[in-house]
Amino acid sequence: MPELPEVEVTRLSFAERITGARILAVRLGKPLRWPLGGEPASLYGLTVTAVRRRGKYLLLDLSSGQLLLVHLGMSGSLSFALALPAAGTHDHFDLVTTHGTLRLHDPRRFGAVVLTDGASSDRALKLLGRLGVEPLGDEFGLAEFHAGLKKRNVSIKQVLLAGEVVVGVGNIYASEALFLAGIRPATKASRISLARAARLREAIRDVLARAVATGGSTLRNFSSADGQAGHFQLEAMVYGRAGEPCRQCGSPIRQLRQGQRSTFFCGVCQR
DNA sequence: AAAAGCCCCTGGATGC
DNA sequence: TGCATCCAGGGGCTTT
Repeated sequence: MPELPEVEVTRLSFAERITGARILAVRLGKPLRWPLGGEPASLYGLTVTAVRRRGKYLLLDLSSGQLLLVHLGMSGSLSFALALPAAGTHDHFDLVTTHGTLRLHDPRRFGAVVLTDGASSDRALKLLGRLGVEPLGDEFGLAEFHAGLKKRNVSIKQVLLAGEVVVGVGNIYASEALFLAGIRPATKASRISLARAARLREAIRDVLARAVATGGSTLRNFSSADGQAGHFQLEAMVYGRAGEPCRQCGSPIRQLRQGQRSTFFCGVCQR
């Protein structure tokens, strides 16, 4: 479910409210992708000092200097409230604090909650160390982006998904951004010209920023930690529309598979 | 070193 | 209705 916009909307929905809260208890459900990596009870009494985001990871800074990483995987979502219902079968992590309980609901359990000894710890570096640049920040420069693409001998779609050049672009927004930029997904990343890289960079920023602004839309059923549903204001131009007419030129949207993932594009608008 | 494939898991949609 | 099959928004790990 969640790409950068959904993770960011989730972060915004509870970051302020949980900041300054003291951890009272931790409840674990079924195993997630990785073990927590520490004793739950060791968190008791610590304060959540900030909630940040890096790529699709949420980072909860703790007063001990530790970093609690939360990843939503494919099907994860967070809720945060003073009183939550009894944990259901797919509620696999509760962080009970003085300001409310943060709960991870994740049917497929590709998500994770990992306790690390700070940003420079081995565990944090292993998970975050290879991540590319943040697409919505000032550091997402054209020259660096183009240089990053030049080094890769795979399709541009797969480079975007890998997250080593730029983070946060998942399977939906990769297709959408490439449509906006007029670039075929199968184009080798190394063959993208500077001018086209510039268009793609703008397209990525545009589609992600709009999705954040509309509360994580495009998606079937995304809702943030305060229960607000996405507004569906951004209609997908190509994603999930195989065989349907292109909204721009009317020709049928095409679908292909790249690295076990579906890609959608318009063969006329994208060259 | 980079690229390709595998795999974790559950649920919903589709087809017979 | 029941059952099998396919597909799903992620990404680390292993193999080539």
